[in-house]
This record gives sequence, structure tokens and C-alpha cells, in this order.
Amino acid sequence: MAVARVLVDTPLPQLDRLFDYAVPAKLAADIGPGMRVRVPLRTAGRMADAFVVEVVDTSEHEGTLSEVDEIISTVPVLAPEVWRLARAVADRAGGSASDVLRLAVPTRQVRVEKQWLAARAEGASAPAPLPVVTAPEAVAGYRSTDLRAALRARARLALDAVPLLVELSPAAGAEDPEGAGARATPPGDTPTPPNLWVGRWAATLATLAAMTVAEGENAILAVPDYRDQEQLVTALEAVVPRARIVRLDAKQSNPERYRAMLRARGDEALVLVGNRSVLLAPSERLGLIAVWDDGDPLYSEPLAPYVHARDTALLRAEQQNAALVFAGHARSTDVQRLVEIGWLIEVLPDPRYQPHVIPTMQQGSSEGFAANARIPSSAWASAKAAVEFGPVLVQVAHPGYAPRLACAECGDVARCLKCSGPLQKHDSGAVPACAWCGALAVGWHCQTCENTTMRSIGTGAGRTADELGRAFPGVKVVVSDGSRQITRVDDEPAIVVATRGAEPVAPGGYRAILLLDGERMLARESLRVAEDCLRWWSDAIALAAHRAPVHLVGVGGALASALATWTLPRFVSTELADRRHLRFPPAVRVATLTGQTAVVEKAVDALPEAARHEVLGPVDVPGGTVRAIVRFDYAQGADVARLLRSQVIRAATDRRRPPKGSRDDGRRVAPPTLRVRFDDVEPFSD
DNA sequence: AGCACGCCGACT
DNA sequence: GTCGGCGTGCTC
Repeated sequence: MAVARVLVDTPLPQLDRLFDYAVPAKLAADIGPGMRVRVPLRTAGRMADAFVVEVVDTSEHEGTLSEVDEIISTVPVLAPEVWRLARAVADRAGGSASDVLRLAVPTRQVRVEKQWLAARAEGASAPAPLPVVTAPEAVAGYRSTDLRAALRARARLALDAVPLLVELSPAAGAEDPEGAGARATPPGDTPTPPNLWVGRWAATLATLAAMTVAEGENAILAVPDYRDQEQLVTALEAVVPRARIVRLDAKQSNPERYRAMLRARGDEALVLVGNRSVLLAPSERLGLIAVWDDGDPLYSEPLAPYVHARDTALLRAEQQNAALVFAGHARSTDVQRLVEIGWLIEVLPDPRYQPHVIPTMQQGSSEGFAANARIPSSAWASAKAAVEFGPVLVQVAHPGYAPRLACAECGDVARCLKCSGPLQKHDSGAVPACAWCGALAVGWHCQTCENTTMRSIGTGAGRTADELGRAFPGVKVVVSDGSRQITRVDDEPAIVVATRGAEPVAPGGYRAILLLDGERMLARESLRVAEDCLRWWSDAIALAAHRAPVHLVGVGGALASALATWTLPRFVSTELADRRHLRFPPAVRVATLTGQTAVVEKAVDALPEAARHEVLGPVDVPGGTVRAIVRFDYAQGADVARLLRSQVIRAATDRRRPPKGSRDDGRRVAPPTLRVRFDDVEPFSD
């Protein structure tokens, strides 16, 4: 008799294990691993969706088995390697595998499934041959023979990217079998020769992916956001046939994601490129996992079980014996830790390249334009000279025009009359609007002194652009910020004002770069300010033309000299040593426990001895609950996760009615939930 | 979650 | 004796 072992699709932690169901004769021929099924749970009549994990001959379960009710679809959406990964990811984070599968398997799309089944019925056509071109300049800066050997040896690397741009030779050998006209030009636009400048990092990762695909194996490439993805895909198209590149990202519609996920289950070797979710895509023969800029906060998953993409990558590379590459301009302290314990091997550019970074603490003269006051005269002169020859980048901290407004009379922060949110201005002429509810501040008056006029506090990208426009008459000014992102600019002289992370790519690189607002960026209260700044600045520095001057304004000390001498790993190593001393992450692991006082206290008591002595709190948090932070060493991680998991289950299955005599006596009440979140750095910032 | 099982107090 | 309220525990 066939037995289906299934994972029930439910958030209940007590059901997070496999259940056995008998397969009735009429389903036996069709059922298989990875399919979605419906199964009865507890009592006939109640049905639950489930994934078939395996089909076996006998069950260990004593007692009669219920029968699988129905096969929802014969399309195997859950690949075995994804199941294995989901289980490990959930276990590491004290969470449920079904929560991970929710992220890994997009919701069903019947039309896409029909197409897929029809295509499969037609018979698998042999994959197209692979005319892989390995552009030698793409790995320039590294010894490419070493990289190829490292891939073959399944090495784990911390790769420091060369902070330069590279121009790709257009579609070098990457013939598109489906017709080369796929690079769509928007209707009405005159076709311009494509700007094929990308960060060198993108060309390097693309080459590693091409080497992997040439061996008949998949490569998974993760990027933080769409801007990086655009560069990486451009670089990939130069070395891998377009038909072998599969995107998986948040911008796609559900059917697109579903189609991509099913394609990844095919036989041909592919490059899978996308945001953090791409690390959960099916990939049976996996040769390489590469993560670009792992310090970017977009890699921390906001949904339960909150597993960071870096950890997913580490687990998966281990499970599937794939090569692993963490690449970035600035290393994260997490990667530095892995280097220092010998888990990752560092790969430095050879020959070494040092960008021309000029730090200065000195502020500009206060005469002249307001923007002038933020810019030291040396930087000003350098920008003025450089803009004759091409674009100059100015990086600022805040988007908009005036990120903050205050009453002109009493100086109190200007607040929305409807919801008390802070007001801000997006354009110089715009009516101020509330940052929270969006309401326009029409007929505003100060709630402290009844005055009706405001003044700006701080300077956004828009205002900086206005001021620079006046300072450089006749020069084009381009603004790129969070809401209006520009990915590429052309060669023309221009001042490009961008908020950190929104810098466009310029052909050949910027002729000069001014990093303003450094002081303000460093003022953020967070455990990771220094490494965040290092990342924001080094990513911008990498957009400069060869040896073009980069002025880092208002920053001194070790951070500035690390950038000036381009010895970022040394700085990060010192940073990590400080954290080790203070026992802060990533030197140690942490878990936050949130819930009612009694539940949190019980969970703390259940911890292993060593961890119990390193509990911060519990402290009150909004919502009538408390939060405790536990610190422990990596070696204890598995123990702590297992113990906390059992506490979560206990909390969920314990008495759900309030004790006798209380006000809601007899009424059903939400279970006394315990929320566990591992490796959350939020509690260490504010 | 949602439902059955079983253990004590009040009933024909 | 047995009806039913409510607390406890399980779900193949």
C-alpha cells in the first residue's frame, strides 16, 4: 500500500512535521513527491492543503491512516532540495517549514501549470547547446585560473570586488535563440546604442555563473534590489545565452514567478538571478551560490521565520555541496567573521586597485550658496573642474526637498494637523505633506504658537540639486532618489544628485564624486552604522572613473582612512573585534523572545545554562507584552533553537482560556503566543 | 484552529 | 445513574 508523507500547509507550530496518509488506489498512479494534495485533518470533513514530501510503502504510524482526499495538481512544485533546505532554514530559526515554503513556492497558477504540463507531454527537447563565452576582462583584477579552480573545488569565498566599472562588448556571443530583438525599446523612444557599462562586480559574478553553467550546473545569484539585478542581468547577457537566464524577483507578477520556478525544475543548466527569494528556488544540480553585497538590509527577510539570505545561502551551499561566494566592495562583519574562523577564504583583487578617496573634516566657507557651505573648497574646485568632462556624482543622505520642517516662529517640529506626523516637502514649490498619512498641510498652523509659517530643517536631494544648479549655471542637474530612481545617465556633463543606494551608473564612471552628509549618515543610532556607511560609500566610490577624485566630506578617523587607503577588511576586522568584546552580533548570535511575561520567563528558564546567564530584559514593549534578548555562541545555536521551538509549541498548545474568575472567564482568548526571532539586530538600534 | 474525550457537579 | 459544562490534548 502506498503511503504519502505530507507537510500540512498550516502556520500551527505543533503541526510542523510530516504526517502519513494512505493513498487510495485511484490516486496511486498519479501521486508523486512535490505535489499539492488535500488531506483530512483530525476529523473527516475538515480538509487541509499539504505538500507530498515522499511516497513510501509503509508507515511508522501506529493507528489507522486517513486517506489522501485529492491531488490538487500533479505538477511537482516542491523540489526535494527545496524541502530539505526549508526544513534546515526553519530549524535554525526556530520556525515552521511551511512558513519557509510560503516564501519558496509561489501561489498556484493554473494556466501556467497547464502550459508546463503540455510542454512536458510534448517531450523534453534536448537543451540547446551552450555557446558560453567567458569574457577575460570580466575577471580581470583576479587571477581567473584561481577562480575557476575554486569553483571546481567547491570553495567558499569572500570576494572583495574591484571598485571600478567595466564596459561590456555588446552581446558577445550570447545569441538569443528566440530572436535577438528581445531588448525592447519603449514605443516612441528612439533606439539609442545600449549603455553597457556595469560594475565590475557584475561582470565577475556573471563570469563565475557562466563557468558553472558551462559545466552543466546551475548558478544562483542573489542581489539586494532591482538596480543591482539590472546590472547583473546586463553582464550575464554578455556571457550566457539569454534562454539560460531565469529571473526571480519581487517585481514579477505571480504567474511570472511561478513560471520561473517551474523552469528551474527543468533539465538544462540555468543561471537563476533575483532577490533574496531566489535562494529558495529549485535547483537540483547546483554548482554555485553567489550573494552580492550581503550587508544590504534588504537581505533580511521580514516574514517568519525571518532568516537572513546569508544564512540561507550558507545552509544551501553546505547541503548541496555548491561553491559559495559572498562578494562586495565592503565586507560585512558577518562575512569577516566567517573569514576569521576559516569558513570563507578571502579573495583579494590582483593587482590591487586603490581608488582616489580624499577625506576631509573641513567644512566649506559659509559664504555663497547654502550647498557651498556643506562642501569644502577643495571638493568644490574638483567638482567644478571635473564637470567640464562629464557627469559628477553628489551623494546625499535624504530624498525630497526638505526632509523636515519646523515652525518659523518657535522652532518646534511642524506636525500634521490630522495625525501629528512630521511634515516634509518634496519640491521647492510644493505644499508640505505629512510623511505618515500623506495629507497636504493646507492652512497649517503651529500647534505650539499658532504661527502659520514654516522653515526647512535639513537638506534633501531636491534642494541640494536646486542649489547646485544655481552654482553651476548651464550644467544639467539630475536627481535620483528612492521615489524617482534613475539607473543610468549618459556621458554629458551633469551634476547627478542621488541618495545613498540610488546612484545611477555613468558610462566610463563619474569624473568626480562628492560624498556629502557623511556626518549625518554616521549619526544614526545603530550597531551597524559604521559598516553601513562603509557599504554606502564604497558602492558609490565604485562608480567613479579610473582614479577620479572622490571627496568624503565631514568624516575623519579610522573610517575615513580605511576608505582613503582602501583597507576595508582591516577596518571591518577591528569592528568585529569590538563586537566580540561587547558580545554583540555577529560575534555572538541573539534571539528575541516576545510574549506575555510568564511565557517569556518560562522560555528563558528552558534555555541552556550558558545562554540563560546572558539574557537582557525582559522589558515592556508596546502591546502589553515583554521582550527578552538572549545571547549565545554559534556552537549553541542548534540547542537554543530546539529548546525555544519546543517552548513556542508549548505556548501554542497550552491552556487557551483565561484562568477561572477573570473577566473573560469562559470566553476563548488568543493563545499565549511566544514569538521567537533569531539574529534580529533591530533591538540594538533606535 | 477546531474538535473529541474525559472528569466532576446537578439533574430525572 | 447520566447529562453536560469545561479543561486538556491531538491532529497521520
